Amino acid sequence: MARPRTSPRTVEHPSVEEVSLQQLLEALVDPVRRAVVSQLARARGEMSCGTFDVQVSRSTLTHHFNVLREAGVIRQYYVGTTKMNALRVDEMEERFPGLLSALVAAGRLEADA
Amino acid sequence: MARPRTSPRTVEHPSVEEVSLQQLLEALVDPVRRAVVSQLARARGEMSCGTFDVQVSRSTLTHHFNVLREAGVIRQYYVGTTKMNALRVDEMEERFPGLLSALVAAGRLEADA
DNA sequence: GCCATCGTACGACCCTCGTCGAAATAGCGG
DNA sequence: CCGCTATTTCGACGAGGGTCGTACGATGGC
Repeated sequence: MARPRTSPRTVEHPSVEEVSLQQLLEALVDPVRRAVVSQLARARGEMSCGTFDVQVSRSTLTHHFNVLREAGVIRQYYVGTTKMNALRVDEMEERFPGLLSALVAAGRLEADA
Repeated sequence: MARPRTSPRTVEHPSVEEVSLQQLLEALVDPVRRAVVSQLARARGEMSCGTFDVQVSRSTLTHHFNVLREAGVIRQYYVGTTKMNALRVDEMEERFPGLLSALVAAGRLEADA
């Protein structure tokens, strides 16, 4: 093979130390972005951008992914033309202990109710 | 007609069950409101409206208190002309376990850093 | 009664942010 | 080389919300 799938397109991620609580909350206050996080948490792995169940246009979704990435919530990387997304759960847990998990749990609580 | 008494000004509070996660996050995404919550948490009791250390006008502060109250975060009651504020910690803990405490802890983490 | 104090109501301003569509870019498969 | 698909960029628009000043209301002290 030796066909390097390595993407020329790279994505910039902040260190979790650089993200502020303000940034994190601004990212998670949007219902669409919380839906993304929720679906990622349920998937327990990565999902490509196109596989999310949200009611917004593609360009809007791109915007939401950018916000989540800049807030340190998700990690993204390209696989061919598709972009994969994964929660940075462990890192966020280290940065703001219990916060992301409590938020995901709260969202789940409401969804079940 | 039997008029309701005018002397004790009463304040309406939602039940924590009525509060949505969306409402809670919208309330806590504002830095001024988080400062209020933070100072209340540190005080471990009630504080009158005028004793908070925030950089906004009185009318703006009133608005922030309303948002926090409607989100179920604080309980308010009048004592003479002053209005007291207290965190509804136990109730919020029951509604969204771990969330408020993780947020307060996160804010403290950042403040110390 | 009168006034100082504390909080509220209202209206206005402004600016951020979520939203979209259309056009552009990047890799994949033939 | 040519589409095809997935995602991005850009500009524009509109709603919402944080802010303030000012006018008003309620309370307690004198």
